[in-house]
Amino acid sequence: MEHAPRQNLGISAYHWLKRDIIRGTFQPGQKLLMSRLKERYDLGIGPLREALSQLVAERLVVAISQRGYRVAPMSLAELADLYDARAQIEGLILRLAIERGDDAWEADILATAHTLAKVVEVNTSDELLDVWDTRHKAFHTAIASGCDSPHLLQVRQSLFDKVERYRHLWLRETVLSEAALEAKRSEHAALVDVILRRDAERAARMMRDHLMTPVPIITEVMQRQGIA
Amino acid sequence: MEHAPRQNLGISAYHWLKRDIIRGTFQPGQKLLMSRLKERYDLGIGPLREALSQLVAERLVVAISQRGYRVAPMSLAELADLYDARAQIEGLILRLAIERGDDAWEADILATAHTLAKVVEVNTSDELLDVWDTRHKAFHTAIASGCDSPHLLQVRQSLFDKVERYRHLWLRETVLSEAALEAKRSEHAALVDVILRRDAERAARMMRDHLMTPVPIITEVMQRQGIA
DNA sequence: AACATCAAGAATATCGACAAAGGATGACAT
DNA sequence: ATGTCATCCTTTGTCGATATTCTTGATGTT
Repeated sequence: MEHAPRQNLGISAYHWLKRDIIRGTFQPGQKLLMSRLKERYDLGIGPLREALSQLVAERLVVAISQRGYRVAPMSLAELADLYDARAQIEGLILRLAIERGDDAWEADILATAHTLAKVVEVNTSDELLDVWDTRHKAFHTAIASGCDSPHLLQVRQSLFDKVERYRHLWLRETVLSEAALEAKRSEHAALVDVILRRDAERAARMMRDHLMTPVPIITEVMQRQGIA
Repeated sequence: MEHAPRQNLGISAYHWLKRDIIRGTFQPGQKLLMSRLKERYDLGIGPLREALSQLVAERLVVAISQRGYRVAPMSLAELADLYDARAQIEGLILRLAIERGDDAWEADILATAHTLAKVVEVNTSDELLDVWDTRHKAFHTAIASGCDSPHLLQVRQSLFDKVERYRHLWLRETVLSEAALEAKRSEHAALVDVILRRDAERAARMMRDHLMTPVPIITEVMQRQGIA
């Protein structure tokens, strides 16, 4: 049997830390004690520093010389700018995708849209959220991939990583009602329709609006939790 | 007197390494021997790994597990995609800047455009290139900053960092003739003109074209040097 | 004779532990 | 109550052991 390509501990530590920061296990602004991390992940200091350095480059962690590492703070200002930037980038990518996408691209959009729309058999709420979120991501990724530019997709991904902390806040606080789900469903259907009609300008505007809808809700959640 | 905030060795190593990679001191694809780096920068392994991790996150260095680090390879495919992505992003940012920029923004554009246009008193060729390049960057940064979005500007910066290796190739190979300089000057003047007239669509198109002009030249240089 | 395969040795990356330097917190004195 | 000092904790840099990988040379096969 072929061994998994045994990635080194630094990479693993990076993924675990990133996951825990995004899921809110470590609070924004919290100090990341080496001793705590060491016992939590059962690792040496070397791999941890390596992982933290990468997260600093991604702006998920901030480093202060001689004073260690802290989780990057969250703020309403960052929320607003981040979502705005992401909406603009997604709009740009969509415009290019409509310009450049081929038949396989269209087929992929229809396929992922279909599986996303089929999320109705609600079991537990948690499981619903997980499934819905996964398929939602796949749907949007399918749309974006039509732009056919690795670097633009990479930019998109990096913004998405930064957004995920805020999105997570939203997903955890929001119970997706049947009504809300239906509203999203129709938004997505309209989006698919406009995209397949290759109406770039209108599609980009719809995408931007679609992506900005969570902002007021997240703002409210943050103010309630005093993260302001 | 205030002390310089004595940054740790990892940060310093990061800057030195980045500079040497961008300037081509380390060839694309070249293996980065720890022993070589150790003696070159007179540092231990810890800080070096820290710096390399950050460069991996920026995609300027690639890490292969258990097989060390290599300088990220350069290719014609990456050149094309990178410049395309950058041109699209700059176009987007410019459109937003025209929408959102205020009087101070306009003033800053005029100021930096003026200092850039004044680069005529040619001394040594190297010095000319340095001065021109610095002012050129300042000019474009002034334009972009009008979008008023830290995250978009950060995306722009990260793409620029990746582009710099290719740009450096261009700047080193190209002797800026008086004719070429004059051509650039008129392009910039036209750009400023359209921006101040707030013609977003036309300005974005001009900016994209302006940024794509070096691509054929760089392509030729790379083919000649066999980096293809 | 040339090429592929394999094995042994050397080099290198990777990890954990140890020592030094710099801040932060708390107590004590004024 | 405030300023100063001492102690503790944390970060930071280097060193040494271990496991993995690359290279080189020899052997067998075509």
